Amino acid sequence: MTGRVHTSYSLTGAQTGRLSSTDPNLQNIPIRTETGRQIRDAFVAEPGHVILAADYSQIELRLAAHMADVPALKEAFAAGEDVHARTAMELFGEVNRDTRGRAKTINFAILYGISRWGLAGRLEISADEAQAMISRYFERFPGISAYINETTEHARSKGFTETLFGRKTWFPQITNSIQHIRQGAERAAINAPIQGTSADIIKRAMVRMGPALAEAGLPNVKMLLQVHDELVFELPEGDVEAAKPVIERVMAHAAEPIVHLSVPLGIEIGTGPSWGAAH
DNA sequence: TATCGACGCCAC
DNA sequence: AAACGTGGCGTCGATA
Repeated sequence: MTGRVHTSYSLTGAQTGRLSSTDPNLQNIPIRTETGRQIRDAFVAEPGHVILAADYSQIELRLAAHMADVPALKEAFAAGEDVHARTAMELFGEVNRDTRGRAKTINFAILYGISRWGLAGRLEISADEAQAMISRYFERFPGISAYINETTEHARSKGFTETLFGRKTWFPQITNSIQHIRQGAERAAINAPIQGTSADIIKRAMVRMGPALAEAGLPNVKMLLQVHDELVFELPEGDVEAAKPVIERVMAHAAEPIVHLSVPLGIEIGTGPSWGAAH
C-alpha cells in the first residue's frame, strides 16, 4: 500500500501516439471550473515536498507553424508575442476581445482539421460566413492551405501520415466512398502529424528526464504524471530552484538532434503544495 | 447477470 | 443534414 492513487498508462492507447490513462484516468481530472480546481487541489505533495507542473505552451500551434511554414506565426512565437492576437490582426485588421477570441477558435480549428460546419457551430455563425473566414485564413497563411492539401493527398496515396520523427499513422478510411466517413478520416489525417509530433516530443523528454535529473544531482525529484503536454513532478521544496532549469531544458530541447524546429518550444512551470496550486 | 453502444461530460 | 482532432468513464436502455 502506498496510500496513493495509481493510474495505468497505455503506450498504444491513441492512434496518434499519445498515451492514454485508465483505472483511473488521470488525464481528465477537472480544472476549468472552480469546483474542478478544488478537485485538483486534492492531489497534494508529501510534507516538505511540492508539486511542480511543467507545460508545453501551445505546442501544437507551434508545430503547425513549423510544419506548415507560416512566417507570421513563426515570427510571433520567436518574439514571444500573443499568437492569437497576431492571427486576429492578420484576419480582421484589429485586435480586440472579440476578434482575438474568434482568431483563437480558428487556430484551434485548424489543428483539428477545419470544416465550415464545425467552425460555424463553434462561432455561432452560418456555414457560408465560416467558409469566408477559412478562405481568408488560407489567403493570409497559404502554408496552412498547402499543408492541408499535401497531408490529405499523402494520406490518400500512401495510406498513412508521418510525424516529424517518421512515426506513421494509418488511415484506411481515407478512400471510403461514403463522404462523411472519408471526410472524418481527412480531418484526423490533418491532425495526426501535429498531435503525433507533440506526443513524440514529450515522450523523448520523459525518457531523458530521469538521467538528466540524476546527472544534476537531483535523485529525489519524482516524475509522477504525463497529461499530453504537461509533466507533473513531486520534489523536496529545497530542490525546486535546481530542478526547474533541468526540467525546462530537457523539455525545450527534446526534439533535438533528430528534428530542428524553426520555432522555440516554450515551457511554463509552476509549483505549489497541490497539483491545482502548481497551475 | 453480463455486455454493448449511444450519450454526455471531463481533459489536452 | 452536417460534431472540427485524441482519449476514458458513468449512466441508461437494449439485448443475450
